[in-house]
Amino acid sequence: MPPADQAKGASARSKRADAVRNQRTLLDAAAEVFVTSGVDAPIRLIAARAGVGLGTLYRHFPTRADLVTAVYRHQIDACAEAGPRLLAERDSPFDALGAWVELFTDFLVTKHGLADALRSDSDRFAALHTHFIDRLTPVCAGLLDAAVAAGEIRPGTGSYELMRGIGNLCAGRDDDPRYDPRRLIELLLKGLRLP
Amino acid sequence: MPPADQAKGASARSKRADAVRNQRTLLDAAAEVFVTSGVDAPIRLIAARAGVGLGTLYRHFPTRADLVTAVYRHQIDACAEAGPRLLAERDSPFDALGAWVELFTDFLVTKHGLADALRSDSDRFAALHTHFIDRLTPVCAGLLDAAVAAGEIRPGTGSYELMRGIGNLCAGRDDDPRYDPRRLIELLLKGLRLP
Amino acid sequence: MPPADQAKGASARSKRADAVRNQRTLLDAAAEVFVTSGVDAPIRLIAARAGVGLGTLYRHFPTRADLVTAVYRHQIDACAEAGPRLLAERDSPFDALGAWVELFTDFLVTKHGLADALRSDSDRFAALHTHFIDRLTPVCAGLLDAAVAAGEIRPGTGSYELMRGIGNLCAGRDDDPRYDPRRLIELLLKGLRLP
Amino acid sequence: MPPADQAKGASARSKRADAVRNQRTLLDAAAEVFVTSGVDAPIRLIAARAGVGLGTLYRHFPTRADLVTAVYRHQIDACAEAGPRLLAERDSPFDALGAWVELFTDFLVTKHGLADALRSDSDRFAALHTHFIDRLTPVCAGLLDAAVAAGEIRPGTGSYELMRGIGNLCAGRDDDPRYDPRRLIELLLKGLRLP
DNA sequence: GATGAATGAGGGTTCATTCAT
DNA sequence: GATGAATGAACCCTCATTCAT
Repeated sequence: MPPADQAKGASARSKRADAVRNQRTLLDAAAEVFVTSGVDAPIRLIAARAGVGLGTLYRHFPTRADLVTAVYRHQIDACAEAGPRLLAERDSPFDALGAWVELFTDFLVTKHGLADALRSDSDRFAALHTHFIDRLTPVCAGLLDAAVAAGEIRPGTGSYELMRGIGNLCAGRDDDPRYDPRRLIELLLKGLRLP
Repeated sequence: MPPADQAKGASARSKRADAVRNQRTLLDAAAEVFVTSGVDAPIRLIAARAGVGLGTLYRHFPTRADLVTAVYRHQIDACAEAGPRLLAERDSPFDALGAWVELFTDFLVTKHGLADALRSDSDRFAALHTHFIDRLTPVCAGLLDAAVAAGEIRPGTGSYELMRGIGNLCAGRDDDPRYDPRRLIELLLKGLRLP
Repeated sequence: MPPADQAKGASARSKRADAVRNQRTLLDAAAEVFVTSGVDAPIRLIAARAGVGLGTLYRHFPTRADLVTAVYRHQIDACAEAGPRLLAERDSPFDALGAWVELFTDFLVTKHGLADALRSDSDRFAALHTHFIDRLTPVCAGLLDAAVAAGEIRPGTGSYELMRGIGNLCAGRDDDPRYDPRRLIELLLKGLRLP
Repeated sequence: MPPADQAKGASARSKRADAVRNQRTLLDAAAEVFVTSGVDAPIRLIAARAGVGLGTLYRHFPTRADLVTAVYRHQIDACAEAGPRLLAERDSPFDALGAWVELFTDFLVTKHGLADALRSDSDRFAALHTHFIDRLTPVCAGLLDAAVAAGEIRPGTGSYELMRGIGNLCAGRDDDPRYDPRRLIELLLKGLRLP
């Protein structure tokens, strides 16, 4: 006979574990669906893909923005944390900027539903947009400022502009071999570079 | 009793005049609505704005893509025709390319619903996309090739890629002062330029 | 060959006739459904009962309140017009009041969904409530005032209070032989009467 | 190791105490919620307000009617017991009837969600309705009969009819100064009175 | 040809009720 | 016993598209 406390604890924990697993399942399903059908995909589709009821989805993510934000939060955070680290590790601020842009691009290209969500004019994604901007703009600005201070790039390009530009370049279906956002982004950086 | 022929002819001609006027009205209405509500605006809205019935709109433009294409065909054509002319007029191919890109950008920025339509993954706009590409890609390619041949820009950037990149940069709401697609497009060209 | 004008007119009229018939059908269906399922009955039910599509119902009556109002407007108007007429016809103001109350009661009892709608606290029926009050309160007030002036009833009871009281008494299912709103309303008038 | 019996007993007893407390909490919460959101308030709201789980609520009150009945049982009982007492205390049966009606009215007005519940045509409240009727109708009938026997009121009004009438008059939102159910109920009694 | 009424699929959201923990 | 996560039926509403007039 196990101590009551332990049993209770286990029960409580396992309960949470179930919900957590569901949340995880939902996030995975949403990520997949976002890729194939965009972030405006029918809620029902996501629930079905996750194999849960509609209500379950609503319980975990009351609004669509909540879901989208949750889907991408990890990566947003990882991206934000990489900025200062790269600045410290790399030989030059421009190097760091390049590496960060690459990271950012990878993020957008692989989870490119995000790029679409960010461009959505609807207010539904205002919160996501805000989170995104609040979290990453300062990081990008730090890299840009350092590169400007080091005389490596020309001034005049804001972090919001650069990020949104990169985001835009990454948007849309990416199955056309004639279009590679990375090549254009590289040109963008080349255009920024001072001799 | 008037000659049948004459009556028929008159009727046919006046019908045609009516139909043409209707088509014109619809195109104008659609252009306006696209600007304010995007190319995904409800069909009824356009019909209402034009003051015609829904059926009339469908008769003239069976699919949404037909309508969008028609709305922008004039400008697409103008853009296409400008390519060779600029190449002849300007001092250098790169100059001509720059001027053409500016023209293209103006087109997309002012009728920016178009940029969104072009990116739309839905098949609904496949026809528009195709027309757009078929008409403009060769023009842009001519300019790029000339600039490469003149040693002004580095090779490796295709016309489709450049155009879609510019299109992407122009997409989305444009009321944010922090984001100016023209600045980024300028950087893109700078990145393309050889010293 | 009929004159064009006439043909056009006939066409326009017959078109309208169709729509009018549908509207009529919808009103009848709604009235029936309101009786059996209350004014909060599912919209689909009403559309189905009328044998039309959902969209048709929405076209004719964009909001539920529009539908409810339309269903009862005729009777409301008839009731409003009866007030002054009764005052002129009957021997005494109290007589007229009694007759009008009877009319009003008949209206509520037969279409008793209305009584429920009027009591609904939701804002959805604010418009109906307002129409109802605006239209009938003055009529009832005229009758009450006349009876007071004639010394037939005691003062102190407002028209809104009386009407809402009668409405309340008429509310609810009426298949219980133990409850007859008319008897209570008669008592109410008796209570109002001065010796 | 403590005797098993004792432990079991203690546990069982504490469980019962717990359950009783929970029931009490639920009743209070429900009463509050009924006032603000009506007796049709979402079940979750009540559980949340009580700070217990949904399952707990369902365990104690399997149907909504059970809950509503329980919430009002005390007052229903008090009302039932007041009848004979008033008949004994007051000078005349009519006096007693008036006092009882006042009591009954106070009950309905203060807990006015009840009046709505009683009118609800749904079967959900059949049980409540029944309990309500079974308990109070005889009491009211006793008062009416006594008043009739004393020659104070005219015969012909049943206790069910009177009670339901009063209930109806008390229903609906009560924040409109133009409508006071007590005034109408007073008229009703006046109408009942014999000279 | 033009009209716009009708259709109904499609997507969003709430909430009563069940049941695993 | 208590918990609250999960379920899904039931509503609501919009709009692309068809077709009778």
